[in-house]
This record gives sequence, C-alpha cells and structure tokens, in this order.
Amino acid sequence: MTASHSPFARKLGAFVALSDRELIALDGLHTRRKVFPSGRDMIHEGQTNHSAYIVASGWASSYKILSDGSRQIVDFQIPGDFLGLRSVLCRTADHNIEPVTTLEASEVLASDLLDTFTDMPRVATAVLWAASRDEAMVVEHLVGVGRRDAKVRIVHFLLELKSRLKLVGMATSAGYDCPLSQNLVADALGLSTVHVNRVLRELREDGLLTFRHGHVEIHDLDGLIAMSNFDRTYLDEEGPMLI
Amino acid sequence: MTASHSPFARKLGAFVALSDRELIALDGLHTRRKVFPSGRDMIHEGQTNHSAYIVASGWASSYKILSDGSRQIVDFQIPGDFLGLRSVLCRTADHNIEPVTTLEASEVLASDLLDTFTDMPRVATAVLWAASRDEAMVVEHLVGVGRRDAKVRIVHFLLELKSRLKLVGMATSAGYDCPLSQNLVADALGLSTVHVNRVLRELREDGLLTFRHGHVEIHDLDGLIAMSNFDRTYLDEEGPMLI
DNA sequence: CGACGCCACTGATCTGCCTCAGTGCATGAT
DNA sequence: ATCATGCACTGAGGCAGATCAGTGGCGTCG
Repeated sequence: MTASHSPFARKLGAFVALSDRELIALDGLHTRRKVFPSGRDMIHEGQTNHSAYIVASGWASSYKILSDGSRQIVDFQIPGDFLGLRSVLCRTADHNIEPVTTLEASEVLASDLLDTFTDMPRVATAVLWAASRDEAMVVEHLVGVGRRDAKVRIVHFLLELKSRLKLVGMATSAGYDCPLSQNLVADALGLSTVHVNRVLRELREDGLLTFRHGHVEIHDLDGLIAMSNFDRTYLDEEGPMLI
Repeated sequence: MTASHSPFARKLGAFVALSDRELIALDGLHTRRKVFPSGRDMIHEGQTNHSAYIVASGWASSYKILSDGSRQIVDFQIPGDFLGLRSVLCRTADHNIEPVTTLEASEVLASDLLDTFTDMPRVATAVLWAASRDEAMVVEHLVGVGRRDAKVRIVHFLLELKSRLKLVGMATSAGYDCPLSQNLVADALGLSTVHVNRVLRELREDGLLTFRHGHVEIHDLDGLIAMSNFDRTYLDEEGPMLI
C-alpha cells in the first residue's frame, strides 16, 4: 500500500491485508465528490432518504441537541471515516452531522457498496470491521464520559485522535493538527468550555502536552499513556492484524 | 405473529413484517441452549474465539472495568437481545458480559446466521436493523451520561427499558419487573448508588414512579415523558414500520 | 478605520453529586 | 435463635466541575 491511496483505502488496508486490486476498488468509491461548508448541518435529525459519505478531507462532528439546548457530540469524523452509514439502514437519521472545517466527502450509494462486496468479499470484511471499530469507539467514549475525570478524559480523547489520524498519515507521535475549538472538545466530553481550558493549561504546565492554535504537541507520550491508561492495542499502530 | 414465538422473533417481527416461515426460521436459531448462572462473567475482555448468543430468558450486563476499579455498564441485555455479536466480528471481546439473573441463552453460530440470511434476505435486514438499533441505544446512553442530570437520566433509562421490555411482552404501560439493583443502575448511569437511591425516593414522592422490590410501577407516564423529553418514536411501540 | 464576533483565558462563586460512615431490614446459613 | 451477608436507605461534609462575569487578541466586514 502506498500513500497515493485515499485515506479510506489506507485505513482499511491497515487492518485487513488487501490486494492492489481491492485497494483500487476502494478508491473507486470516491466518485461523486461533494464539498460542504463548515457551520451548516449536512444531515439533521429526522431527515430521511439521504446517502452515506466517506470523508476525503476535513473534519465533521455528529451530535445531538437536547431540549435544554445543550449539545452532546457523539464523535468526530476525520478523513477516511464513514458519515451516516447507520442512518442509511435506519432510513431516518437519529443525529445531526455538521462539518467542523470545510469538508470534502464522496457520496457512496448502498448499491455500489454492495456490488463491491459481492465482487470482493474481503472488502466487506474490512468495511464491517471499520463499522465495528466505530461502535467500539462510541462505547469507549461512553466509558470515559461516565467514569473518567476531566483530565484523564481529555488525555484519552486526544490520544485516541492521535491514533486515528496516524492511521491516515495525518499525525506522528510528536503531534498533529487539530481544528477543534475548546468548545467542541467540551461538548464531546461532557464538560464546560471553561473547564477544558483549565485542564489544557494544567497539561501544558505539567509538560505533558500542548494544545494550542489548532495544533496538538505531545511532550511526554509515556506519561500520557500511563495517566490515562490508554490501551495501546485498542486502536493502534502496526500493520494488518486481521486475516 | 403470536406470543408463541421466541422473544427474539417477536422483537424483529415488530420492526420488519416477517412471514410465518421467517419467524419459524428465527425460532430455529434457538437450538444449543445454555444456562449461565448470575454473578460470573460469561465473556470477558480480551477473550478470543467465542460465540454470539441470543438471550432467551433472564438479564445480562455488558460492562468495562477501569484501572481504578470503577465499572461502567454499557448496556443491559434482555430476552430477545443479541450478546457479543460485535466481538465475533472483531475476534476479541472488548468488554465483559455478566448475567444479572440466571440467564438462558442460545448459542448462534455465524454460519447458521449466514445460512438463514442467504435463504431469507428479509431476515438479514431485520438482524441488521436490530444491530443498528443497539448502536443507537448506546449513543443515546452516551448523550444521557454526558448531558442529562441524574433525575432525567434515571427516568430516561427506566422508560427506555419499558419500551424494550414491551416489545417482547414483558412490560405494560403500568410497569414491569426489573431485577436490577440500585448499584447496577448507578454503574450504568455514571452515578453513585447512594444518589440513585435518593433520586428514586424523590420520583416516588413526586408521584411519578416507584421502583422497589424488583418492580417498576409507572404512576404518571405523561409526566415522566415530559420531564425526560423521551422520544416516543425512538424505540416505540406500534407494529411493523419497516418494509 | 472602528465595530463586531469568535475564541482563548481568568477569577469568584455556586452546586450536583460523591464519599464516608453509618442504621434497618430482609434472607439464607449454622 | 443467631449470625452473616446484601441491599435499601439516611445525614454530614467535601470537591470536581459548572456558571457567571468578565478581559484581551485576532480576523473580517461594512
């Protein structure tokens, strides 16, 4: 696999050993590219009959709004991630999706996907694997919000992002670019913006990491992993591990 | 569909209109029945190469344990629910499953499931639908833990259980039997046992609901729905709505 | 150019929920 | 009959994190 493949092919290729033919087929799903501006919902709750997308560039957030106006962000999507896969199956979206930055994404028709599956069953495995991983991430997110304190929660979140970005070549162990405002982080982690700010300052003062001006710099990876009990195997690193 | 079918067939039949032949095929998955005692893990994190199950009777909990010993329960499983479906795909379980009561469950081999799928595609749709619904429930759970206060969180949780149990004929609008201790509820909702106790007392005093001695009695359904902003359509009620 | 808005940041104050340390009541074991 | 165990329940006190009320920097738009 070379860097010339799309983030999507690159990500799946990291988990299931895929042939060049299969990788090229994955890239082939990236026709029908669309651009969405940041700040306006591209899918909103209750909407029916829309498509799934694969993110080509940019970040998005999926979230729910509660009656009192507060927002819970369920997950962020980065290049290579699916958008709205579940809502295709359920027919009606149960959450909103809003780009965080300008977003490029490719529309994926269920029929195209199924054709690829019957043609190349290993691709089906890989896609199912990715969907399961997404679900596992939501579960981990739930555990964090339910049982971890603010500091550990933020560290865990930033390490998870690092792992995910690394998969598509957008992060190194030293750091990564991150377009999320403190407010977005707060809404994802069930904290207030003010508190996120304070904790980030503490992490900076402790020499653990710096998150500023849209960039995360990791100063002490071992320290971070130790304090957050981040599972290295959970989303991590090295080459094809399945099949 | 008649009450003679298994909870599993009954649940799926409520969402996808299935023929008698299809319902009977679903019941046919219930060979290989096993009994698990409460209190001992049936699946634990990191375990590989185990099966999926369908719950026939009894309740189970899936949870994670954190390094500090605290527990986050991700979901409870009731009759008709899948157990460990995702961990079959991922090959290694990412969480533990422990029966809450004595549990009867049927082992389901991936091959049997796939055979049923190729034979009856509508069944595949129904099963995928159920899996998506489970994921949507985890998302809703995340939203609750992140953004709802203790009272609303508990009410929402108990209403969701009511809807799920109703689907398999184990609840009415008046109430249902619930074998969960206050401690289990607390670990699911990210609260302390003590606080769950207090909130349940308040709900009782407000004449909204009584949860005591393993039984939930609903006194004021409209009041509960209003205060928790429970989405009636989200998991609810009336007959086949898909296909 | 100044005005407006967004974002990062800070201090003061408030509060929801936790922790600790207990009591009372079951049920089952001896 | 008594003891042990588990769950429900209560009050006192503490703390993590929320809310409120600001300041200052920076980009953008009339």
